Amino acid sequence: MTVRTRFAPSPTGLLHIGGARTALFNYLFARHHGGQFLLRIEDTDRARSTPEATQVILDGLAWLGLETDEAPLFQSTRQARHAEVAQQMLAAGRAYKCFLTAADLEQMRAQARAEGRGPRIDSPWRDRDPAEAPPGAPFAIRLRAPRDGETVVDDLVQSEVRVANTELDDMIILRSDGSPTYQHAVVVDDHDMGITHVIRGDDHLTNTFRQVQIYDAMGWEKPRFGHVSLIHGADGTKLSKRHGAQSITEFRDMGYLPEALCNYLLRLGWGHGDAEILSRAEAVALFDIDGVGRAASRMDYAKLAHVNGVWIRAADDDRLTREVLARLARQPGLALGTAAAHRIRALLPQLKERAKTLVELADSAAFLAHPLPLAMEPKAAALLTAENRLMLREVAAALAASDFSPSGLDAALRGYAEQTGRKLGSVAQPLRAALTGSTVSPGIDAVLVALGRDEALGRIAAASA
RNA sequence: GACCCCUUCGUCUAGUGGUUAGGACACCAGCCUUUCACGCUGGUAACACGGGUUCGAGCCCCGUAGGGGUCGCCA
Repeated sequence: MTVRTRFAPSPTGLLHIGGARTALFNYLFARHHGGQFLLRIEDTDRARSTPEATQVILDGLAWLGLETDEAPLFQSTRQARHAEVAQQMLAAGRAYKCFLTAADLEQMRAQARAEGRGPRIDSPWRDRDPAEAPPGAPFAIRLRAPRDGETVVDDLVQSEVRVANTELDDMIILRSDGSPTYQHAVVVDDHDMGITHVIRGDDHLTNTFRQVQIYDAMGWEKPRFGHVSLIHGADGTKLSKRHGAQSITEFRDMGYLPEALCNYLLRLGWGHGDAEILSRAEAVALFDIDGVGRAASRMDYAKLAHVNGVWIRAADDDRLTREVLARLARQPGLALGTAAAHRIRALLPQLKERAKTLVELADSAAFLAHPLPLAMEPKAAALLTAENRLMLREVAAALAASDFSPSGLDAALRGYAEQTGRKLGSVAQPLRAALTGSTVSPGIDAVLVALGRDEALGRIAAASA
């Protein structure tokens, strides 16, 4: 049996972090077992589904590198099939026409509430002859659910879960307008798509009981289910717009690398010994459903930042340079020519050691593209005292005499410090201020090399004038 | 409210009857050092609570508490 999994979001909102993890787990599970990963867009709610949300899902999955093995299936295209199956169940006596109106239902629920009962609906039409209904009256189709016994789900994550059938009422599978309900459409589509493993959020666990009843009514083989616990916000409460970054595209904008986000998400709810940093290939090799935990987990942005830093350091320098240039291009006041691009590329190996996000990386590289005169941070400006400006003119002379190689510059700097009886730091910090406008940067030798002789000496001259 | 699920350091987790309860992030201290990072070394810190079962329980059972989810002709 070939494993086939699917990710089935509804395009009524954004692709958030929980959905991304669900997609990742489905992808990894399928790949690990040599199977296929599919996408189904659950757009049956025409009123709330938007093409924009569909695009966000597609873009988000592509960015995360979760490619599917078949073209996405749009659930709205399958209405006829959903109705067909409902009719089959009707014909087989596993479902019945219910002529209760919305008003009837509301009244029944109100009464149940008043009597302190649950909102369970027991339709009288389960046992009534449809011929008794007014001719032409609209009806919904309800599942004729078993009244005795219990429904059991042997969940891959939560283990065996069972509920008494008396707790489950006869749910509607086809609305009076002929459209399928979610529970019904999901089952029909998963069956027709040949889905073998349904890995989804914990919020669907109790839905599964109802879905299992549909599989049984049709005599269909059931897929295995695996319900993954939800992700909560950093404060432990349910994820919501209040937690800031909701959409996966926002994480991209905040400067996270897709491989880092995947790595972080993988470790949120899944563990394998002491493994922490995992490439996609390693994740595919190691991931399995038995490593998924049962408890809900919280977003930890500090850890995400750390993981992102690890992946930035491991990332290709040319790729990072492109990312930095793209971000810098949106900032005003920069001289972003080929010279600046070359400087950034030259210093990138040092810069990426110090960044946890691409935003930080771009910020730390911006000074390389600043035109003269350099804007000075207050702390940097404070270092450029009259005395230090005098010193910088001497330092410039010493540097100019060097070959401008890292070792040559280092030797020139140390030599100057030694000759003048200064500590290296008292020379380097004012120099750093003159070169970068900041008190923080990569090693001063690397900065000098990246800037190049002319630009470096020009900056020192401008700052020490 | 009913039903279902969950509960190991602050956070993510390892642990499947006998462990000094391990790792990672964060935090603290130190080293490295030309700033900031990176890196390295060390440290603080957890089995929700109460009963069982057992020679022995983080691991098994039952309660309690807390958290979450579901109860639509939404998905």
